[in-house]
Amino acid sequence: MINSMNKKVTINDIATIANVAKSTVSRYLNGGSVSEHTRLKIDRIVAQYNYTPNTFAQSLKQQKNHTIGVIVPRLDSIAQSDMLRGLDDLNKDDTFLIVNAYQDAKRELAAIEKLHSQNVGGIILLTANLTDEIRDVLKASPLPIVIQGQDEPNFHRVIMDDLAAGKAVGQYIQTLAPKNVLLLNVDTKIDQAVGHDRFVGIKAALAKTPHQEIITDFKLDTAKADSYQAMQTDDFDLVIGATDRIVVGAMQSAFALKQHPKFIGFGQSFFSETVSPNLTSFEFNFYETGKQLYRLFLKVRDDKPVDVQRVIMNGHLVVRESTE
Amino acid sequence: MINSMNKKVTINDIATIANVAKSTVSRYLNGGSVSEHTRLKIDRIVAQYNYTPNTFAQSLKQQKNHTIGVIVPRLDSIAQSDMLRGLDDLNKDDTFLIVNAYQDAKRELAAIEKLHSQNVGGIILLTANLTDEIRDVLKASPLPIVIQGQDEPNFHRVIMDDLAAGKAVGQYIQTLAPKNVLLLNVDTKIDQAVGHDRFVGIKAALAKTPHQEIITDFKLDTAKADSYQAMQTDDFDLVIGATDRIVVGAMQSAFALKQHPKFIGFGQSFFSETVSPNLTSFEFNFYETGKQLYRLFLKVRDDKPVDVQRVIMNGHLVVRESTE
DNA sequence: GTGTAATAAAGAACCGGTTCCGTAGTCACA
DNA sequence: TGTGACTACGGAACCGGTTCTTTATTACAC
Repeated sequence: MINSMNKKVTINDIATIANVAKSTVSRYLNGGSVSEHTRLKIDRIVAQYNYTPNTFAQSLKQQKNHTIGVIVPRLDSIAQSDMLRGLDDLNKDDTFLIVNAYQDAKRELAAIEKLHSQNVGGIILLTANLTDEIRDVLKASPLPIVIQGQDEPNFHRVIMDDLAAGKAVGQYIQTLAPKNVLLLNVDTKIDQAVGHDRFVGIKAALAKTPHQEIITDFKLDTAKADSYQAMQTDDFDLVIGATDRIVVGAMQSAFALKQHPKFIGFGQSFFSETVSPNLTSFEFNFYETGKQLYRLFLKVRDDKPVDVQRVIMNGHLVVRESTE
Repeated sequence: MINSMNKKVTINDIATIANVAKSTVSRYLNGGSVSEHTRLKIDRIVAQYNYTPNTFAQSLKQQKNHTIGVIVPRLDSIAQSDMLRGLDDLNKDDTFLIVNAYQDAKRELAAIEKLHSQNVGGIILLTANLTDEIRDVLKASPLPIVIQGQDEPNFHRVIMDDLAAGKAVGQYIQTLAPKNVLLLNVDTKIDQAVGHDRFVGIKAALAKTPHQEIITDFKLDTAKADSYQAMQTDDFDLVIGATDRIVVGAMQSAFALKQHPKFIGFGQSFFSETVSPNLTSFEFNFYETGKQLYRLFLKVRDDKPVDVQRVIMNGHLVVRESTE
């Protein structure tokens, strides 16, 4: 419940009313030695006035705080929101300060600096790529930091096993025995894990199969335009995209051209089931990834491990209508 | 830039190094009267040590703070993330503490109470429905509060003009001259604005047209199952859903049954363009809504208006493939 | 009955800022 | 030269907590 008074009641008020020193109230709050009698008395008064300690004063005195800055590349993505839910569900005492970087390195850098000036107690960075500048700033930071999204040496991190994912997709491709494959990839400079790692196993599997690779980006419209061009000049019976979103763009191009290849994507279970045909996709468990991120963060913050921590998450291929 | 030292430098350190009183440094920081000479001196030292004031100490002393709690019903929605972007883009001095309520009234209530105990400077509540308990807590709060999503009397709010939206859709329906219409609605107890207001104009337009209304919920799977049942027993040439998500569920049922009615939805431009056929939908500008929310919040916080503020946002119908 | 330890509580210092108050110095004007 | 206004700045108090030190009280053992 919330006090309806306009002025916040402080520890001093409680102490005065209870006729004790404020240090006694503080001990009461933090489990120090307090007699049964005063404990009950303070109990009553605290309940009556709905007293809650001022977190600013606490953080100021204790020189630490329980606000963790979480920088996400975007919010309108199931992957991200699942990770955030994982964080939430494991959380007890911390507060997450979520900052959207809008997939922009400049904003990401600004966010990191702002979080520092806001005296957060640590940072969890979900990111697609780290610029040198960001790397430097993170290295200089005294805060506990964990990252997700890229396999950055020297940083505590949780990563997806994109190599294994590509391998699994590669194996599955062979059961489909395609004649001509279109690969829709992204620039490795934009995202190394996605652009390179995911495609290693796929390209290995396609060694003896005709295929064409084009570099597009993460946006639906770009993927649509780029794939349209490729499909106009060539016929494909299988399209593999670096993300589900990219594949959805390609689907629209294909249908516009009255073509009906098979499709395979990577990523968010969300898209997979809203498009028709439902999309065959290699899926990662981002919810569990969020939990692992939080566990790793706590370990880094509380145990201060000497060597760099690295947690690997894996996923599995879900076959749906688009490859039937 | 961030200081690489492990200990934070304080205003006292700066004052000592600069050989002035800390009150002088404070005045320097806040634009009080400081001579050119000392200004330059402190400038140099602040830059050298990367000093940033401790926000906890500031908030403690100033008895106010620039953290605004934002409670959202869900994060994996374009509407929500667009609103958040609107908030972000207008923001200068504030920090948004985003809390996900996971469309659960209990968590929403808990979030409101937690934000209070964290001493936020105000609350922006995006919500689908207010329980009596939440209403009471909000009324008792001394904080500036604005809400979005429901037309709640007695609260400062930004709302969507769902009545006008339904009217516009109603007019459009008549140009389609449908024979049998399926309406997929939600319980007005779950969402009054969506469940009732959006359908007033639609039902008026269908006064002389055969139609069936079923109550489903906001989830894709539920909508899919509910619409499947209806479509099995009856043939529809137009399906109107309370949200785009609901319509996507219905699309999947229709295609599974080899039916190809026209579809109209409400809401997020996201879905509309990822599904095929692209969805005709009444769209609201959530980005602009976010901006209006923030403006309204500032007005409420800073000007403390006596009478309840109410801002109405409107949108427009976007015709796409699904009604061609 | 006295010495000692344990417990309960008070009091003061401190965290890092902002702000109020007082004062010294400068300048202008009568 | 004296008065008033203004600027620059130092010192102290304060915000609301936590924590360390000190003191009072009680209990227990010898």
